[in-house]
Amino acid sequence: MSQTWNQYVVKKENKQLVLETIIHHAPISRASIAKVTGLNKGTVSSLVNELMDEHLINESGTGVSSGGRRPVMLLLHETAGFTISIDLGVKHILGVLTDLRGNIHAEEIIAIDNTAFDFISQQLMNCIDRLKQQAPTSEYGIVGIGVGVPGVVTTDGHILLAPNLGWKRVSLQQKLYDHYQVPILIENEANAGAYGEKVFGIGQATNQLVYISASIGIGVGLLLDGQLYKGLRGFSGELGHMTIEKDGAACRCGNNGCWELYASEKALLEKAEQASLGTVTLTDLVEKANQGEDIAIRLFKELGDYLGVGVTNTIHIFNPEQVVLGNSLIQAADFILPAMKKRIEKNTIGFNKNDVKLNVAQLGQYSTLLGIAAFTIEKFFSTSVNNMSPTE
Amino acid sequence: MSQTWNQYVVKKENKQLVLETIIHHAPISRASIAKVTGLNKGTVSSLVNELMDEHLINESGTGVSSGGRRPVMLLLHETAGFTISIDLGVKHILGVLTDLRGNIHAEEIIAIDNTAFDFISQQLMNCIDRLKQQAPTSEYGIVGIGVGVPGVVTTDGHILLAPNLGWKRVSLQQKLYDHYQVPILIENEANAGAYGEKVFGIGQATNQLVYISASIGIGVGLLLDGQLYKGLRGFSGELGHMTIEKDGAACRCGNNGCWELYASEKALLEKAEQASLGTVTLTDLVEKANQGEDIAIRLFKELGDYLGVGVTNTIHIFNPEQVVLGNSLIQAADFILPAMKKRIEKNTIGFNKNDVKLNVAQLGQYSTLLGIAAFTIEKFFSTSVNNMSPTE
DNA sequence: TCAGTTTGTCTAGTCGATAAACAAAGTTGA
DNA sequence: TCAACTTTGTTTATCGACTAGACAAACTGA
Repeated sequence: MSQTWNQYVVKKENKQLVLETIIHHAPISRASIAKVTGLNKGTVSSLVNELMDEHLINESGTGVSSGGRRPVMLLLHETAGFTISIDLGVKHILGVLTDLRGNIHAEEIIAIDNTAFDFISQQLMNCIDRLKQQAPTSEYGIVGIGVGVPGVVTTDGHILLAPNLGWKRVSLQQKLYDHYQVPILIENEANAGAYGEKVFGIGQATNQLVYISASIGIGVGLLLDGQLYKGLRGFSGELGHMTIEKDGAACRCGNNGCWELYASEKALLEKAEQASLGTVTLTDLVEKANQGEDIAIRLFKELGDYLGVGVTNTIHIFNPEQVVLGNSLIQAADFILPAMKKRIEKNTIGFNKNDVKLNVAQLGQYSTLLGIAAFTIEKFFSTSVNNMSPTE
Repeated sequence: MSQTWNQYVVKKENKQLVLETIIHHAPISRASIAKVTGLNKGTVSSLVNELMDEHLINESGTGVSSGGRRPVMLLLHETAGFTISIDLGVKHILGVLTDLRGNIHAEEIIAIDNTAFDFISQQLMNCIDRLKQQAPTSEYGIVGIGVGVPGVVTTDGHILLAPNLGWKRVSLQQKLYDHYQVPILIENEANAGAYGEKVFGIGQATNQLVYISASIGIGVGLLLDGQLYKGLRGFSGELGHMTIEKDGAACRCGNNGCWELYASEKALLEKAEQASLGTVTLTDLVEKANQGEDIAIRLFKELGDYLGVGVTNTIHIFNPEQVVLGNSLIQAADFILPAMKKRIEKNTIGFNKNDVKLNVAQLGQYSTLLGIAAFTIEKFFSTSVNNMSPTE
């Protein structure tokens, strides 16, 4: 059955609109909301009163008069509930407790050396428990838990494959729901990163945003026409396995000449080893480059060039407004970006190049975490506003 | 000002829903519409009556009873208006007159040998005039004119660049509107092709469809989450200029190793010339291949392999449900497809490969035309249903 | 001090959807 | 054949969300 429209839908949509307006324009008066949204003053008043009854917003004193009665300013009641958001990396679990505005209230990090599913999920739950304990008491408590995963996640939240963790077809969502009984969200880390930068980071005014998560491999989060694009089953954004050298080196994915064979952290470290720098970490290499070591600088330059080739492709494919580079490789942004920009400048078609901005993730290592938090918050607001049935 | 919701919007949306239900399920009764949409019987009745008053639908006698009163069946009144849709090729102008269901009532083709804008637009208007004369009298007459263009079209309908026509920054839309005073739509031919296959062709049940328009160059139309994706300014889908050979041959676009340097009709004919087949056309090559000529067969096979590389990339990027190959190269589909499928089969990641179907455009040379018609029809219905202001 | 302005609430009215009653037109089975 | 049941489509009363406009409260500025 298709979506039909009636007065209840109208109310729900308008209430959501009022809430979003308060979030994005806070502090704001009832009168200003009416002006911004186009809704009638009376409508706004009644919707605002409902939102206050539900403790989602608060009045915060009066604002300055503009020649008449002073307005009563409204604010999101940001501590009415909290989210727990986790970034599941290959070497660590990073978790935060955020309020409904995405402010971080607590943080936990656990280094991991064993990626077995049972071990990790135990550590994950320890991490969640510790964050939960730190949550202040609030009207809604923990409104949801979300996890960003470096792997293939279906649209319904199953993890099909996380190659760098060695996971195949695991159902983390069910496990967490059974234990915590709150909404659980599992999302690919690049998708979450894209959304994080859109909601809280550098992409807030952008509706066409490509987020390049460059780490051990390359994943891409696509924000198209303001919405996350996931593809038929959630497998989109595998741009790491886009061929940029036909019949190039074989990738373990089965394809040849994949972008991430040339432009990822893994590729960088392998090249470093071949260049007789031995077994080094990314942090080591950044340090060497900082000390002016030529080989390290050259390696970053080559990496930037290869990154630029793929980014040029994404610009031709998506005509985005913004390309955001995120995840671990941004540590070396100073050494990577010049070569990357040079390649893009030289190779991108003029029309597509003119409007696009290339940026480094503003939220740094928190892009994914805050994207996860944004998903959870949005879901909470949407069900919260929606919880009135026609029979009430 | 953002979209607000009120009873008028509700009515408009529901009326649109009823109309779409009639179009897609015709012939259908009022009672069935209520069941399919979830709307109340009375609501459906009143909306249907309005649509009949507006001559958009008709009753078409009674259907068979299922144990009670016989239903009155409803149909789209498909000849209440007509569209004129043009496919502007490099060698020809192909135009059709369609009714509101996309049935072709008349067709005109003009061969062209001069691509100067003034000359072409004159020919175009001749073509439109001839089609207009053939339109039967109808309630709404010509509801719109659309043109599919092989080039870069902005979201607001300006043609920025049509390299194979030698056009730069021309305003066809204004010119046609000034002359005909009906809604004019200018769209990239690949976008239109994708939409044509979605609405009338092989992609009718598909919401994630990639349409590869393979002709002199390669353009791609992207139907993502059921909607055409155009990018920030309308420049998306330039997958013809996706690098598949880093530092490969220089393309006139400024990039290197572009897909269309290897997998387009132009590339094919150049290779044929190098292979001492002389100056041949695509049709010549197909004939040679049909006659079993080895060189022609080999050239098509190589082309298919290169097409497969790019298609593999699109599958990794978009996780589509369907990839549709369209435009002139489908003449040679029998010779191209096996190598293309082989490459895709070998190189695509399992998850992404499992669900995707590879098809040839069902509408053949009419994909673009019918996509243009679909845009025009949709626009007409949407304004037609919408034309009641709150003050009425 | 008073006219004018701005904010926010309240009331009456409009309009579209819904549920339920109803009329019309069929089928089915004894 | 005919009564009971079904299905279709219309009509009517009611509900509820938004709107316009009146109104009160609160403030500015001359």
